Amino acid sequence: MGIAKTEIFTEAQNEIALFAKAFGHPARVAILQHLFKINTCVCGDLVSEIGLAQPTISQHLKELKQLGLIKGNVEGTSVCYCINPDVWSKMKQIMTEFLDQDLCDNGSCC
Amino acid sequence: MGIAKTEIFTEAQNEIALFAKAFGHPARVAILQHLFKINTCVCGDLVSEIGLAQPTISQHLKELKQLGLIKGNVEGTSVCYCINPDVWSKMKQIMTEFLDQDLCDNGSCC
DNA sequence: TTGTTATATTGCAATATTACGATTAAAGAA
DNA sequence: TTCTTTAATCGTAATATTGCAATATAACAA
Repeated sequence: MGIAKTEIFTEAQNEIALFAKAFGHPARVAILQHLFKINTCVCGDLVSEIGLAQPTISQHLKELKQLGLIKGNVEGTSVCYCINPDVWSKMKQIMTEFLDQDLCDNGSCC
Repeated sequence: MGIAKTEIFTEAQNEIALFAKAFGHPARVAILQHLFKINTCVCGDLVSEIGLAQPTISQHLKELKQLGLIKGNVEGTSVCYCINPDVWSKMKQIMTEFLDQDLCDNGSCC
């Protein structure tokens, strides 16, 4: 198929998967890390910073923007991107809750 | 292409992406959550718990196992799966470090 | 042995993702 | 206006992912 059966899962499960998918490509990881480092936004030097073609970077930025993790600001002919702190912290909470699950640790077979 | 250019990214970036990809599908999220809940491992009732066909669940389990996030234990005709706490906490540390990045917050354009 | 049960593997169809060349669009400079 | 720069979009090729029916495998029961 290639298409996930999202109907059979909870909203929460689908949301975790959606955010996780955003980090599921090293280019998007690199973009986000760079945006955190160069906090005063950043324009298209992401293209030279990361070694991918301009349309490719643009596509990755679009995905991150659609999720709300980053914002884009037009400045003349260039566009400034930056982390959207509100969505980032909401996402962080959701992911952390998932990662922090505890094994009740009362013996097991493995 | 469909193939990520992993060579141009750091090991750390690729590792984050690999783990994130594991959570990038709601079925795998559901499997992991269930394994945490039913801590005393779990066999193939994952198939009935989650609403996907047996081969599909088996395939998702294989991916999680390859990453080391879960372990499988053969018990007669059935197989018991459970979280691998060591790999899980290593992964948690890596992901948390990524999620905990801070904006240096000295003004920006967005 | 034969049957049964539980899981893995194979093969394949449908769809998604990644990447980039070519092109377009929009802003500013000359 | 025309040229340049920057970024988005289009189109497309290569590959990956998801899902399942069919089949194989392995352990046990009868």
